[in-house]
Amino acid sequence: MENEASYKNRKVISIGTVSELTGLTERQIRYYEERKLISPERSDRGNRKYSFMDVERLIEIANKREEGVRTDEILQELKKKKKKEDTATRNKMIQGQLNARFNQSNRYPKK
Amino acid sequence: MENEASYKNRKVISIGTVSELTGLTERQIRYYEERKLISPERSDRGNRKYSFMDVERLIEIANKREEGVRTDEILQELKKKKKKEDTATRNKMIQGQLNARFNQSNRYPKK
DNA sequence: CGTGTAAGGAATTCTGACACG
DNA sequence: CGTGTAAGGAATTCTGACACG
Repeated sequence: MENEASYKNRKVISIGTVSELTGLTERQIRYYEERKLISPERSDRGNRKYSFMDVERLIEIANKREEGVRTDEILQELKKKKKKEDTATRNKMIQGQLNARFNQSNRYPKK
Repeated sequence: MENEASYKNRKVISIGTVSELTGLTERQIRYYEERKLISPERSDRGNRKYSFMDVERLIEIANKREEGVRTDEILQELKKKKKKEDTATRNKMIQGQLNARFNQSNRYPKK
């Protein structure tokens, strides 16, 4: 359960492959980075490395662009989505703490 | 359930990155291919592309090699493992067919 | 604003081969 | 057998810039 996600987020794909996967030109991919829509990592010598997540996000971006949505609008949408996810994550953590507390108070059950 | 596995098996990582990920030299990685221990795909211009699966297999191979296991022995072990997996897959498919038959004979339940 | 392109350089990858053992 | 290395070439990636609109 921890491992599958790491495949998705590991930044290991170079820009040429991302271009093939998304149908976007390298120019476009670099431009979307400039506009903060994606954040690849860099290899030792400075080559961009992308994750499968990035690839999926780029496909979403490509769809929006085809609909004529501007990059700054797409950025806002992505931020909103991220906010929701963060909230969901926070709620899960709080729930986790509650569960921990509950388990603690039941640490020595009467059986 | 179908999607997570595809990340693991998608051949998208170039040899330089695989080298970083596994600690093996490119020479070693190419040699193991020559010995049929791995089967990368090729991009349009002939560059090798590996999956996360390949990376994990290479790490296994590296461990075996450190123990002094020869590549042909490693190949045999990998074949055995594959045979087991194939058997498991076949059994699952048979089970699937049985279930299908069962559902068919119950297609019009009396309710 | 979003994308194309030519420019020059540096790093990547490929193959076949010789080397050692 | 398994791995290193030098060799030469072709493809990749990078950045900064000019172009169009």
